[in-house]
Amino acid sequence: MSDNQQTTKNYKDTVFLPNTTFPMRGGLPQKEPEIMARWERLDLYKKLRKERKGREKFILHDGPPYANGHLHIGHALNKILKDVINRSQSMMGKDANYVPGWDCHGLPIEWKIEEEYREKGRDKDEVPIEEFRRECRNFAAHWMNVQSEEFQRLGVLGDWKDPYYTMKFESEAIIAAEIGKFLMQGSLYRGSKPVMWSPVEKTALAEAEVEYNDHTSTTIFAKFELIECPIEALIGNFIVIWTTTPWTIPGNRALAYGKNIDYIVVLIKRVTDTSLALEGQTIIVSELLFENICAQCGILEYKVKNKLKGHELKGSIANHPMAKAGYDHTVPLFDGDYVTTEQGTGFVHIAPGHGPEDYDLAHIKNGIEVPDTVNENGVLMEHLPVFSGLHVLRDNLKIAQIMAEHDGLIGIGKLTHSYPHSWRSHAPVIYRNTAQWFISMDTDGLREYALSALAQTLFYPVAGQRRLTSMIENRPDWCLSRQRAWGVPIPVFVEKKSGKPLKDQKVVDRITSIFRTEGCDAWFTSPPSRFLGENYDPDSYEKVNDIADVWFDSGSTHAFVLEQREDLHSPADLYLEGSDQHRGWFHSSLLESSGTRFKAPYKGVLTHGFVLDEQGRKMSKSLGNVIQPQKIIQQSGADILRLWVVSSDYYDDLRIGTEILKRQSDHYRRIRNTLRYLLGALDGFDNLQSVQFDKMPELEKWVAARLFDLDKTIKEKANIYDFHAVFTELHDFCNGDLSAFYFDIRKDMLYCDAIDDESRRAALTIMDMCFKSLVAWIAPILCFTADEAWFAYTKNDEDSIHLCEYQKIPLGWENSELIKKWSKVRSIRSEVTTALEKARIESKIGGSLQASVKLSLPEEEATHLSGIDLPTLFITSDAQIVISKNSKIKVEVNLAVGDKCGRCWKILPEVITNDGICKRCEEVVTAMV
RNA sequence: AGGCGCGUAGCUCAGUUGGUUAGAGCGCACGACUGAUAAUCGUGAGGUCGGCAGUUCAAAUCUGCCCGUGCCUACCA
Repeated sequence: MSDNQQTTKNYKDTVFLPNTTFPMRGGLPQKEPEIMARWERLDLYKKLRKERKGREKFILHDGPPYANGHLHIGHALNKILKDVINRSQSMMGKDANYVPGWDCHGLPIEWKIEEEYREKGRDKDEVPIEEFRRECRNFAAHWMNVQSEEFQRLGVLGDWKDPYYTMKFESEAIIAAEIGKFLMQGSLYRGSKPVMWSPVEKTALAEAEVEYNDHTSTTIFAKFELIECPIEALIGNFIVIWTTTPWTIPGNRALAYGKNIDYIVVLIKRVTDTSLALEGQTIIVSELLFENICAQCGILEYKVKNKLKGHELKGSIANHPMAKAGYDHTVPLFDGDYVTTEQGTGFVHIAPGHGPEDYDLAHIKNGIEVPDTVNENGVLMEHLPVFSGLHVLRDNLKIAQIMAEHDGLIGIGKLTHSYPHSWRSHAPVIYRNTAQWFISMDTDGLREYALSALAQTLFYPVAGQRRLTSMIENRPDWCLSRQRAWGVPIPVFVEKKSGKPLKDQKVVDRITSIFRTEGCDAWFTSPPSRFLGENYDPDSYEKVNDIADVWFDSGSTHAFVLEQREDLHSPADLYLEGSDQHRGWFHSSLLESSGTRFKAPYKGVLTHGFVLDEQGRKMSKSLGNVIQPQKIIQQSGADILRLWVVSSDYYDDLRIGTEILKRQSDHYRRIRNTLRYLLGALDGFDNLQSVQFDKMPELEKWVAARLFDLDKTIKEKANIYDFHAVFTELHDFCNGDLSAFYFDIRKDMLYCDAIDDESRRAALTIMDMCFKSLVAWIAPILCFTADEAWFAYTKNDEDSIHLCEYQKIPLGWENSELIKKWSKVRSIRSEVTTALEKARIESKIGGSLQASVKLSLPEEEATHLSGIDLPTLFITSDAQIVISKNSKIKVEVNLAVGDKCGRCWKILPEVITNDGICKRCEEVVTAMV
């Protein structure tokens, strides 16, 4: 026994074991920054540009993230996916130039600055606009830098030294010029629209600046006398509405009914002493709500005269409740599909200036003019009869009483309900009709252009096309203006006399060129005469002080990035963002480009889902399930995060959590160890001669055929951005084909055959190709690890795998017959391993080399094994075949006969008479001395 | 509430035009090896394919309803 051990030890030095500097464990959190530093030193991005110069370009245009905070996991997903795509396109030989960008203007940054002011006790309105804008600019610049670092730490390769951003002077100039195009072609127009308005701050508010608190409103039941109706008997009866905002009555221009709602026509017979309802009058209200109305309006006795469905009122016209007091316009009735019978009367009064739905139904759908009734202080305007000077928040009871005096009501009440308030002052807000600038969807055919552009765009996944299309089909005109400070101004002058915007390309050009050198601050700091030039009198023109919707900024990136940079082109090959951007960037970019260039700025659109936690819940601070990418990078490394991206179905929502990340680390180790084994085996291969393909053993040819197929599949999948499939293929190849099969079988040959034996060299030749192929295939995904492995292989500090392309696999390696054959071989092999396991459980054998197998199998199965060395295939010491008539394969396992070779550990009869070593090993060892 | 999606083993995913006992990898359990060793190899156990109903000789796959969930709108007189 001790003899044997000593012998074994002696032979160990004669075995060619794998040897490599590439460690088993990645230590990614430490290693990755080192690799980044090398990329930096090599100037990898520039070097790659030089390397790919003149090649076909692939342009994935970066959707700009908003520069106001650290990255979250969604950013990481987005940028990693972009990087994987860019790197894979580069590996396929294209010049995939990636220019990252940032969105800098807009409300959230304004808020932050305002917040800082509040902390210092300063009033925003007293700060000069240029100072305020300067602080916004500094804020955005700060976060751009932070995010840039964080993105680069993810391994994202791009032009980080010269990115684009919307607040760059040149960008601002071109954004203004783009607005100028809409102005010149006539689709930019001034209209009006109800927006959230705070009478206290005298300013428009964004949706996010509004909070909902309880508020007690005076409610009224107002009556509208029918003067025209398809059911003639109803003329002279009263439609009753209920509202919580009596101040909107002067702005009433229509009524809405629900076409399927059941209404009743009721004669009022007796009422309470205090009731405002009049005995003998006939009202029309919802049948369902009538009881409630009686209670609130003091109706004691009544008679139902008739019943009808809402649609029977189609085409009716009523008088305003204050018709006799000067409100003598007619009030048409429309079908409002949003009318419900949850509360009120089943009729809704429509004031197009004071609610989005009202605006939509009356103005958009039915062309009713929107009246101006409320000024910026929340006071009803001078031109209004009776109500002029009353305040919309304070005087509602007074308004109700006046209406009651004019016999316009049947009841007054009170209601406490959730109501929007200003985030800043906590005062109630109202919807107020405000002048706004719009881009028309239809006057210049914008909708048509956009829709036909969409039809020609490739979507990944295809569902995105329908989603965007239906949005474009249904959307109203683009409201371009914001009553804000931090953004690109709408660079328009309005002629005071005519109220029309000034359309002069020379003025637009002047504005653009000033913005280009000074930024668009100039709009706010320079006298109008500078822009107007000599042909226009500044006193006759009003300068528009609104800024543009920031979606217009980012929607114009194709104009100031893709078209401007020599190293890019438009349209981009791909836009890639989260699925929320159907409403956002995909949408605004499409409209901007369709309006000015009559085509989409992209050939393809890829959307990914949102990142959820391990249970599929959305991440939120309150749930405490937010996972920060920085933390994952610290603990596991960016390559693990990158692996997570490609092992998920990113078209759908993705989940992340501890178990999921643990699985990624498992997958990572498997791929890393495969590379490590290849590197170890290839140690010293550069001193050996490689072997011609046709001289290789069949098993090596099979590996070659697998490489060929894999190469084809990976390129196909990469071209349709299906990296989940790429990853699966790669993992299965490393796992199933190499580690569990090919490597396992070839260990004996690699370790024990003569170092320069032809078969051994053939194996190494193919393993060399495996390594070079694999490392390139994984490079777009595991960008750090691939480069680390590449360095361990080349020992060249000046090189990077990211400068390479995918290995060219010789056409002659394709062999589908061989693939088919070896799939059969492997299923027979699996029968053997199962039988070996059974013998192991019975303690017949331990390692498979202790076994000798005899398999009986039908002739046609046996033919698959012809020419294959069976003990090698099964990793046993002996194996024989017996042809049987039974269609089932039978495997008999016995102990191999002979002694164990001290070097190769096979059990062979020859070892007994050969001094503890087999003949092959003896020859090899002898030759070594 | 509406529009667009999603729901297959503990986890990540395959499942072509409906067609045998629903697949893979990981994890897990058990075992082997100790010459890929904080590795490697083998074997095995895991699923009423979200639920219910229907169409059909046959449904994870088609239809309807419901439940859960995500994105985008709308949350109102």
